Amino acid sequence: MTRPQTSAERTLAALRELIMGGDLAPGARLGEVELADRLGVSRTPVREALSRLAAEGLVEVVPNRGARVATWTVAELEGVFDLRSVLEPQLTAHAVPRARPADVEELDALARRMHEVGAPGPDQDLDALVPLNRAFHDRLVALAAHPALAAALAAAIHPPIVRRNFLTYDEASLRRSLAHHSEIVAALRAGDPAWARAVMTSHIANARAVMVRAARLQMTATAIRQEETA
Amino acid sequence: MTRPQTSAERTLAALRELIMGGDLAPGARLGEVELADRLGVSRTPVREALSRLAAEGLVEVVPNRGARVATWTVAELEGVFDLRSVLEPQLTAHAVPRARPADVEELDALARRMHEVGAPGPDQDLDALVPLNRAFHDRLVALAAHPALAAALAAAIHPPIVRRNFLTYDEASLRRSLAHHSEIVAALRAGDPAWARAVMTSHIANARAVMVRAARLQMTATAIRQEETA
DNA sequence: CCTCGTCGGATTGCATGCAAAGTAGGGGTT
DNA sequence: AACCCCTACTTTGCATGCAATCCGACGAGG
Repeated sequence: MTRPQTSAERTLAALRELIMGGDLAPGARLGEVELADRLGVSRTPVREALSRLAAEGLVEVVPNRGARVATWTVAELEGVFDLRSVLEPQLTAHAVPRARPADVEELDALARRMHEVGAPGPDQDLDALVPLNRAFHDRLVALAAHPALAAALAAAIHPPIVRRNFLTYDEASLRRSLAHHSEIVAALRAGDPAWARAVMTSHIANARAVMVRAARLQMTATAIRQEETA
Repeated sequence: MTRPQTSAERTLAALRELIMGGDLAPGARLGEVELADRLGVSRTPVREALSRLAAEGLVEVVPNRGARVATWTVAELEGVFDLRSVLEPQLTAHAVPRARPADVEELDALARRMHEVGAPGPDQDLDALVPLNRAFHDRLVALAAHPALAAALAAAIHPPIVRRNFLTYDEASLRRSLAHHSEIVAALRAGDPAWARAVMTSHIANARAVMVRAARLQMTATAIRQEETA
């Protein structure tokens, strides 16, 4: 992992983490001076980072009125999963013939680690699952070696809730999700693209069900809160 | 078409046009002061524009070494068309039930206009085809009303050659391309998503053949030029 | 003759200052 | 009492200045 050299890139990464991690809620105002102070840089790199995040769709900028964390509707979220259900299985199939034994072992290690920290019990640590999951999927993207597909996927996924957390998974869905990772490793080991593609399709469908449900709950919650304040 | 209010957005649009239009060749160096002088602004909006174009993949930035227009290999170009051949037909099918009669008429007008300026003869104007083609496809994207799909497509297509020009079309391919537009209009009018999807699939396949051939020629040309100078 | 180190010019990265757009609040008028 | 306008404050947008980095060239040493 190469650490970004420039202040602007560090700012970009920091902001992305703040948004993806949920420290900045959707719709939250992003004042330039406030962020600059918080991150210990001047407004210039902050502006650059905000601009790039806007290009990625993570924040929304209105001229002369500043930036806010992007919001999204349930319909948009479902659209994202429509796309993922096409692109990620395709990408996974692409990765199969390119995976070397060392790559498979690495993915296997990640999948096993996820089983450990995700297993119900006193040692369960759902927060630890997030980086492992990202590492797993990012590794697959890299293996596929298909820049255009990777770019399209990145553009589609950026709405942040998608990657955010596993706290919303019920136990059965979580168990399925973890099993899928292991099964993808098995398909890679067997060199069977169709198998890998099928598992990834299930994986996305499972995630879709969880996320859409969570989004619906969150939306009704905020709607109620707005009614109360009004 | 709303004109951008801020200097940075105008700069962004201007640079995009310079690159997409081919005035700045792939690999060309993009000095900040040079561009600032050329566009009559200071370096700040230029930096912001370059940063965003980098996020889009149109330019490549190396820290402390400046920006260049992005380059791409034939393999990457083929990857882009792989994606388009999945995404655009899907998007077109999506657009069918949402197209209102007025929308269909608008697309029909664009298709007819393309036939006029694209027909062989003294009035042929291939340059005029470019904006019409963009308008046609952008209209379809808007009709589909699928933000995630649009974002993914935009991310995938950005390698500029894809949209650049029709100068490389041989006569038969050009005739096919124009006919496809009309046939898409017909499918929309008939309300037949499967038909529209099929035509768009052919349309992309046709474009792919032309573009890959052109890219191969261009690559060998530059290779030869490099040999000569070496 | 080739390699390595150093110096000068050019360019980027970032901070800061100033002007313009926007927002909120109070006072006056109808 | 409701509405509008005007003023003061906040925030963004852009230009500019300075320090740090990088590239090329020249010269010394092997």
